[in-house]
Amino acid sequence: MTEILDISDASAKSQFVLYWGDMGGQWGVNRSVAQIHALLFLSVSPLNAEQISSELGIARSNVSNSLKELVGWKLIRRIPVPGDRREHFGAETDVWEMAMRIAQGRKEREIDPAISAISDCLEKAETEPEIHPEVLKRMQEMQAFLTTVDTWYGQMLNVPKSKLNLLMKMGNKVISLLTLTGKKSE
Amino acid sequence: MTEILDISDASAKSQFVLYWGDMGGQWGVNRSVAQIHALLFLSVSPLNAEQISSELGIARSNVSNSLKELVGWKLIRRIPVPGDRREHFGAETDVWEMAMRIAQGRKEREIDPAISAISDCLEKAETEPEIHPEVLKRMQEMQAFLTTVDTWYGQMLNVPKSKLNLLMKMGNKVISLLTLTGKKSE
DNA sequence: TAAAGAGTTCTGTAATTACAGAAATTACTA
DNA sequence: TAGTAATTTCTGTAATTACAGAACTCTTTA
Repeated sequence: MTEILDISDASAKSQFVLYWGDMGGQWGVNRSVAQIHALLFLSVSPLNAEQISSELGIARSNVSNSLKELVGWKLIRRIPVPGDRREHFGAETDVWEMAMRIAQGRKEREIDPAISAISDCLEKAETEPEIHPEVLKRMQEMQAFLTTVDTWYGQMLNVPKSKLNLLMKMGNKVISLLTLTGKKSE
Repeated sequence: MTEILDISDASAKSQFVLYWGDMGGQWGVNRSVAQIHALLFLSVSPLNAEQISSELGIARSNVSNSLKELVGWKLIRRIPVPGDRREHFGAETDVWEMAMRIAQGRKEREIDPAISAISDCLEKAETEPEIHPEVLKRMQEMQAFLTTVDTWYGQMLNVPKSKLNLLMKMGNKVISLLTLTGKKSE
């Protein structure tokens, strides 16, 4: 019924959706996608596209595309509702799981392509006799760094959430623990 | 002299600049900014705005704004060149340091505002007697999660690079080390 | 197998963002 | 302190991206 979220009834829930929506910009997803994600994250039961469309006041086609993107990130999934032929969607509600999915996506979209791009450059650089050694060195350091991060990312993504949680809660205590054995360098 | 990077002379260096430039899109900075950053990262000596402008074929004004943004991220800094009144710029070349600066910026731009936005929502939610308890719970979990990550981030940003490096290189070995004492949950 | 429902893809427009070039400002120099 | 070099800010345009609504396709039901 409501075509657009009414400001006067701005419940905590709709405020969350609105906030999340425009934070999406910072995070690299558009407002529609972020709003839909927020809405589904706070929905107790799965919603169909029509419900999302009317609840948020965004076009049906836009909802369709946005849902596809969110499915691509594995942040939501189709949830069949018995006796209803329309597709319903529900969000992953475990925040750690959510974060891991986003991390996975970012690794694939940001880190992996960077590594392969730099590999190309390095390959080329090594055939250039006139290249300044410092330039070569910097490229190599960047490559080494990205590879380390990539590997680490990959490993962390396979650590059970509970342990990750523990690890983070410990924070920098882990460092002291590590360096009990090691020497006090840097 | 060259107004624009010549494809035929696409050295490894300029290829790097080009790649880095359009990867910038993924990372949330525009092409100009990313290209300038790459150019400075690979420059052995600091460059002035005019050099950057002609080397990359982008407008002087654009260079000026982009430099300001990069300075804001602390990825480059002014480097005075004796006997030259023009401002010269040089990039941070330590890749770990670079990553920490970016992480710092992202924390400030992505995580911190998210936490404060959700705080607002939670505050409001707690005044709503009719709110679904599950909705409240999900908001709280999100808030708790972001706070944990934020704290962890803040701590990691103060860990010396060498130790961070060690930590990452160890990767998931850290987990086993941690859980030697702990119970086998999850 | 027609009709209606649900979902997707296409097409044009609105909004945003990136950018060049001009104008204005600031900092030197003589 | 006039003149010039260097830099920044302003203004309009180009390019990109987000989006609505229409057209289309596929699926189900009668």
